[in-house]
Amino acid sequence: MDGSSFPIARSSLPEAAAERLRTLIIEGGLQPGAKLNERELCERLGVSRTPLREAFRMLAADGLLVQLPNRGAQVVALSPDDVRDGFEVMAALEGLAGELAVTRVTDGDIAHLRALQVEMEAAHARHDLPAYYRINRAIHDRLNAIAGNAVLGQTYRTLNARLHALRFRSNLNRAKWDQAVAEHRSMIAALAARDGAALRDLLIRHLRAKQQAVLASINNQDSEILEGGNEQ
Amino acid sequence: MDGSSFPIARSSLPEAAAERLRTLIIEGGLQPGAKLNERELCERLGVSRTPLREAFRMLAADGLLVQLPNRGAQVVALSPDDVRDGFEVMAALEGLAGELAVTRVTDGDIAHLRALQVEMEAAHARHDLPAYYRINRAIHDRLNAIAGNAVLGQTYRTLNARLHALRFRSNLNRAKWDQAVAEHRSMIAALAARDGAALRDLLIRHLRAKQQAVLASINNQDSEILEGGNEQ
DNA sequence: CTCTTGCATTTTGTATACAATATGCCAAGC
DNA sequence: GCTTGGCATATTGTATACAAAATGCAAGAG
Repeated sequence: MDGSSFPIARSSLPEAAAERLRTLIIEGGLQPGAKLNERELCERLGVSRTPLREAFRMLAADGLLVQLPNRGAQVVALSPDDVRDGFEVMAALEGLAGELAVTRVTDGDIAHLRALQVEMEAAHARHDLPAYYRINRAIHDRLNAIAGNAVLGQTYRTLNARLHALRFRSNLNRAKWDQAVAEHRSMIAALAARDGAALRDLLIRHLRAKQQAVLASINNQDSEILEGGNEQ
Repeated sequence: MDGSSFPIARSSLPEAAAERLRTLIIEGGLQPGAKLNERELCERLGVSRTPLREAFRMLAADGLLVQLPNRGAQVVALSPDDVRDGFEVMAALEGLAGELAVTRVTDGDIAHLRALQVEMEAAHARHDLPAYYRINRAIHDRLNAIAGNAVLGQTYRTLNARLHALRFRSNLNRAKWDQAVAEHRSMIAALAARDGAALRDLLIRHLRAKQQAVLASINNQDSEILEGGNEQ
């Protein structure tokens, strides 16, 4: 959002602490709902309470923590409604990213995305779910970068972090997985054809499908666990 | 985002300070780009540096401040690109709000909005620009509330605050004003007809028009000043 | 046996002291 | 005259001490 401020702010202590905490929350080192004891975290992170509390404020603003006055901070525990709402907004953001990307995409971008798509199909073929998730994320991030909208990028990343904090294991069965890969293929085709409306529709439907899968996996705790991990 | 946590967190000192600063920034008491001296602000707000610095972190996360390590905080100064990007995201968010509102709106909501529309047309008729802006904002806020998506609401409010920090005076001439009022009439009609796609289109076009007006007024500083104020 | 009430302990909130870094000025050199 | 180096000052960054609030436990009343 700050345009191109060049004095490349090297990380301050509160920022470093926030980054560390962010990773802990997203990767599961800190469970949803967990109460954060300031003194204990100070020791673990090797910082004193003042920078730690500033980190708390940053993460609270990102929606990863909730702070109750005089009762400290705890890791956010999203309700099913929050998940529904979050994915709805994500879908709208990705849809916008698609529309914008069409107006700015270069042939080089498309070549890059096609390479990622090949990798993704390979991962799909060999049933490599972690690789699939990694490439999936890379493709969506790339699309956002192509969109070239800094505000969108930041909003997207923040919300994405919040949803990742769920550490949900979507019950991704074979049929859904096949469909997701096919959808990605269509997306790249729409992008190459510079068809913004089609790409938007595909992205929104793609996100809605993910939303449904995640909501289902929240409601049925008996969802099949495919991999142990912090992937959605 | 926190669901329905009821211990209605009464404001802590850092939160109160942040709220006060937020108002100062949005209403213009602190100009874009202004450097914030911690000690001076401590005196003005009657708090010590620790809570003030936590407030800084909150506002920085909202994008109202930028913090440079060892060089303090300053009020954000948005570039034209930031404005363009911000309104693009706002348009997408409002479009989503429209789509969602259609699925949840009640007859009472519509009656309420129609009453606001009558007020707006009256303000328009008597050339009362401040009242128009106030009612305009009330209508958009109401629509977001009807949408019933907490994540959307928070994202919308945060981005809105950032854009308001511009304190731009859009060069709203008669023709544009007439059109904006007419667009609002169409929006309410689309909502009453439960036509989500139409409402979405209207909202996005509405926001794009505002975006163009604001960008134009940024580029031409000779834009006609209509009112002294912190309204967009 | 359960509920209340008060105290001890823990934890959070704020202020302040000290350390590190940046800023501005002045003088000396090129 | 312009630049450069170094010092004094101002400002930010961090740690810690103290204050306030919440929590947990135990003892006593009902």
